Amino acid sequence: MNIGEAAARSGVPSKTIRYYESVGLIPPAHRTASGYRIYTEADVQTLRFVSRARGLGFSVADCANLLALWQDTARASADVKALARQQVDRIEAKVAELQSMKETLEDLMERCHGDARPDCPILSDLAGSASRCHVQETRKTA
Amino acid sequence: MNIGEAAARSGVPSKTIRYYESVGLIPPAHRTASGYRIYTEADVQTLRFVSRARGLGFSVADCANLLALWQDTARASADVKALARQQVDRIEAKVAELQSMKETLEDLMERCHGDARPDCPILSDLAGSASRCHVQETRKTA
DNA sequence: TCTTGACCTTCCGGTTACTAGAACCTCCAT
DNA sequence: ATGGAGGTTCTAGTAACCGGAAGGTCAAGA
Repeated sequence: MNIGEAAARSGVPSKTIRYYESVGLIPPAHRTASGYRIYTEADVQTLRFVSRARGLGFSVADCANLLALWQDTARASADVKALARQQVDRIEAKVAELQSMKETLEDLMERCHGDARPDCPILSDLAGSASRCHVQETRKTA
Repeated sequence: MNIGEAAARSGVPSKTIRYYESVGLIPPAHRTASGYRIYTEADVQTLRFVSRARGLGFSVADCANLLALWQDTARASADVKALARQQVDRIEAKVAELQSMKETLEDLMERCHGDARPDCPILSDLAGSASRCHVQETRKTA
């Protein structure tokens, strides 16, 4: 099948398939005499695998590792689990950061009239009125 | 003061200050005869403002809006609050997406031995063993 | 005065994971 | 034969910077 059909079957856009090939996430596709890429059902499975992994937030680099483990029938499930744990950790860190931002914003919003008047605790806080600051220095850690 | 001192005082790296200027977030700095940028204490305040807003996850574009509101003494606090609310919404959406990924990953991890054996439900799931799928299609919405 | 070193300047490239579009080629059906 | 859909490569743009190169500037010490 050509790239369009592989895209339709896998849910991964043609452009993205070419991109994955270009960065080495998937091996170069075979070609017809005229240069068209050709894919097998197995290739489509691989694309679906990648698509699901990406959907869980794994980076393309992680996907490459996961693919390698998937294709290595002698893998240790511990290695897979370790990648998953790393990913959970990254997600948790990100969530914590976002929650912290959200709390700060909600605090500020609560104290803001939100009407036609110009005085606004949100701006005051951003300007450094040194009231409370939940977040502060969360940026570099992100 | 020169850019280095402004950076030290504001906590915004020199590179970033130049970047903010280049994208129009802050106005072009005045220059010495030899071309060095010069900053006032007020400029440092502006940089701190931007830094705090960025720390709450506002985009650079949003920061420009916030700055404009800050400098407009006739603003309506409602306008500021609206931006904050938007930001909270964006954060909540992102958090929901991440939580969903996390749940899926944790479910899979729970079912994975995580030892030397090769069989691994995480890989099986990614390969499409069609067990449960919490996330699915969360990607485009992100 | 000269030099050294720290600091400044601009500009280019890399980061992540794609997407849009241009210019051109190929395939199939009418 | 031709038209249109779909393939090919390549470049550039997205967000928000960071790193580094090449070269100019400034203040202090010898």
